[in-house]
Amino acid sequence: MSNSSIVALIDVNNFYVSCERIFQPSLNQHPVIVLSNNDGCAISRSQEAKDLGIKMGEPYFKFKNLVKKHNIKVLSSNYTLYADMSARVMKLLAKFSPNQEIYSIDECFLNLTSFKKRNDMISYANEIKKTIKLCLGLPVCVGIGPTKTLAKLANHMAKKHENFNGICDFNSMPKDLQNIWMEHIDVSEVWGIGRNLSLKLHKMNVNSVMDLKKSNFKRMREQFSVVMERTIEELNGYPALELEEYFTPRKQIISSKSFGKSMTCLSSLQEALSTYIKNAWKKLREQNSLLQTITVYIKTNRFSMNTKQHRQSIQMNLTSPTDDIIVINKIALFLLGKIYRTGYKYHKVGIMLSGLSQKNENDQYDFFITKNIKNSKINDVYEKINKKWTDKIQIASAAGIKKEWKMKSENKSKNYTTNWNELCKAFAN
DNA sequence: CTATAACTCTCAA
DNA sequence: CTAACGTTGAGAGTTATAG
Repeated sequence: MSNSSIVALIDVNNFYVSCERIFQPSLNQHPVIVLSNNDGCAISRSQEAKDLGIKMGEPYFKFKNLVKKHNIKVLSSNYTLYADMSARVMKLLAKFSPNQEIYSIDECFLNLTSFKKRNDMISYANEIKKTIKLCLGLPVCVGIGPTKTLAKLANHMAKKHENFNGICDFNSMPKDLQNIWMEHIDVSEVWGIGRNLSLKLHKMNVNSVMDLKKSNFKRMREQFSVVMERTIEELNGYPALELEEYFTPRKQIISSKSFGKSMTCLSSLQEALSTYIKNAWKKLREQNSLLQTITVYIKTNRFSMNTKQHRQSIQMNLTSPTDDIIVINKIALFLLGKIYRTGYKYHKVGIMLSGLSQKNENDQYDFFITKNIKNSKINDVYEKINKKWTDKIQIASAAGIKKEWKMKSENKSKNYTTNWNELCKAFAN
């Protein structure tokens, strides 16, 4: 018992909506939602909006009448703002433990084992909560347990039940009380148990968290997978998942977006693809990687019942790794041409870079990759200019004037934290 | 046959 | 008026393929 670890999961409540509310306090008592790209689906909802019955991921057009009826504030997503706020949150949280795993844009794990002698984790969690509220104006919940999965579950409880006051600690909760909670929470709330798995579990009469916790993990492993086995171990307080503290380069990089409206002509698709290639390439350079495989795919709108469907992807393996945007661009556009068919209303195009490896100046093969020194210089210059004056120059094929494919984003807030001009504009009137 | 590549499915935020 | 439904990443398991 004494050597068991203490893991906390800190998660910002309704993150995107909460970010918007900082800069528009008038939204505070109001039902608010933030939409996904293209103003497609609800991806963040204030408590008031949840209470009105708007579901996570629900398409906008399906609840437009509710929006009108209750005067719900609808915002397009502003990822620049959220990313910046996220960085601030994580920086603050890092002060509370030397061991932090940033798990997603709005949540992180902290290992608090070394603070065990404080013996009052709840008050420590309260400090965390107060700090984030005071410094950034964001509400968070803290869940604590002996494993990551239990910390997640505790966080869920802290969010759902007001009497926890935003903090739930399994470690300090009597065993019989823990059991009661687990018997009353549906198994689908467990981290890693998604739609399909919970359906299967329910069929086997494994309904509550407790049912899963008590189940025979060996049999469950046979019927499901090693992931399920780990989940069960974690529910029982035996850590099966490590805290992943260190930066690891992505193993694949995807850039892909749905269009504002569907398109049939190849040149528009090429234009869009070139822009996505540039996004992917930027990420590739940021993590100092080289790629070996390029995948391009196109899709028609799968929800559109009356149009002919076409979905296809195509892949090419390069003979040697590269990070040359001119090469990537050339190949990707060539691949697009291969799979493109006339007469289809395309809705999405995307690129995936995979087979990534880290660039190493000393590697022999580096000599062969950069045999085109001119290209390599062009890449560097291109990168520098675009960093200095955000995206002022472009590869010709991306420089479309029409940008027909551009996303819909009808009600985006200003970049309050990263752009002085926008900040001034936002509060000018 | 095995080892690996390629592809599919699932989950998460 | 109509039609309108996100993106990115990871990992495990399965199937196809090369040698």
